[in-house]
Amino acid sequence: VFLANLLVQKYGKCGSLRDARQVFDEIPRPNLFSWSSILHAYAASKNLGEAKDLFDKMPVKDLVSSSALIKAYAQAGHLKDAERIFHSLPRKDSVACNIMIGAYSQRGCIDKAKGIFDQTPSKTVISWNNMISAYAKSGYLSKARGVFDSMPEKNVVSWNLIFHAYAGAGRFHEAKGIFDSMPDRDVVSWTAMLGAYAETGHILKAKRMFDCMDVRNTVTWNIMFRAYVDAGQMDDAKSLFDAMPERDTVAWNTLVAAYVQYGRMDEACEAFDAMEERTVVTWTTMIAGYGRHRNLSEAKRLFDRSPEKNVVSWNAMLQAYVESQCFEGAKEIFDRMPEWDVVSWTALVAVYADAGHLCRARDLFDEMPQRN
RNA sequence: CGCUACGGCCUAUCAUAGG
Repeated sequence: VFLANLLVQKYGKCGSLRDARQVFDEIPRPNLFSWSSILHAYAASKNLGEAKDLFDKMPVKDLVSSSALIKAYAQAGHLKDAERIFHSLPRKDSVACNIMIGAYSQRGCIDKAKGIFDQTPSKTVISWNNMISAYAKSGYLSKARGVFDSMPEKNVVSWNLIFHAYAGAGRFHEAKGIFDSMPDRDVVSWTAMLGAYAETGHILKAKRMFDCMDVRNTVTWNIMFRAYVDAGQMDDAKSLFDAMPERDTVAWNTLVAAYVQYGRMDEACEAFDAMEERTVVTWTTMIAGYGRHRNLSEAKRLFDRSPEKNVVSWNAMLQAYVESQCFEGAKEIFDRMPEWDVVSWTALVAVYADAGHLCRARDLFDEMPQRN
């Protein structure tokens, strides 16, 4: 059984859900490990419905499988369902609590996150790390720092988190100081420091750091690539892209976005066509690119062809109509969207405001569910 | 209750309006 479980996990990790499921179905007497492995595979692939069905079919549900489902709900933004399962747990361990802390902090519910943290039994370094991350995400830098300073033990992730909190807040020098005083650094630490140099326009320092790193991963390469793009050094960027040992979709998406940004739509297309795997980000980049260049028909064609849509891609399509002054089309898209965020609403308010329909703009503004 | 092979949690990079 445990060999089969290993197979299920391996297939799950590389996204071959079908194979994972087949192996699972052939296990005569699946144990808890088998169940949570297949459940985790579904949850990780955002197959929420299947995950839920499997969970309901489980003869015995333990903390591990429940936590996997809580995580899946939380990632899908179904905070209520996540909470329901969490609260129905007879016993909550630190992992389950950590997942809830992450879920709350993702939505900015910092007080609820803190509440769970305070109730977490036998906290681990990950529990404290989660709180650093929660405070940092909500912009409470000094609170994050307070957690960092008071935690009983730190690991390299703790250091990376506090580094990122300072760097993200624009406190470059303090971040650099933190980097210099790290007891250990891993590839994430180095890459984050590289990213901080890139962010602040220190391309040469970034490149020097890149060259002397002994371990690089795709993120490292992607950040260096992006740094060249942002500096307008497209030739260097392209050489670096070509030199990458492997190119993931983020690398390709960055390349497409770079061409779009510099108005080189034909090359953007070429890169788009050369990709073997595209994500919703890829499609959105192209749609937005055509939108910006007033090529409404191409934008629309890609949008209709795109296999997956989210609120960002809908917004890009909406904006494409706006750019082309096609306000009826924009309104129609807005009405067809399955969900809206502040960006969608703002775009529509701006349409009416620009057209001089101030009353209509004001009405919409009052109707907005959230504002920023 | 603890131990025992396989399962769950934290950090860095990409897209949409405004700023």
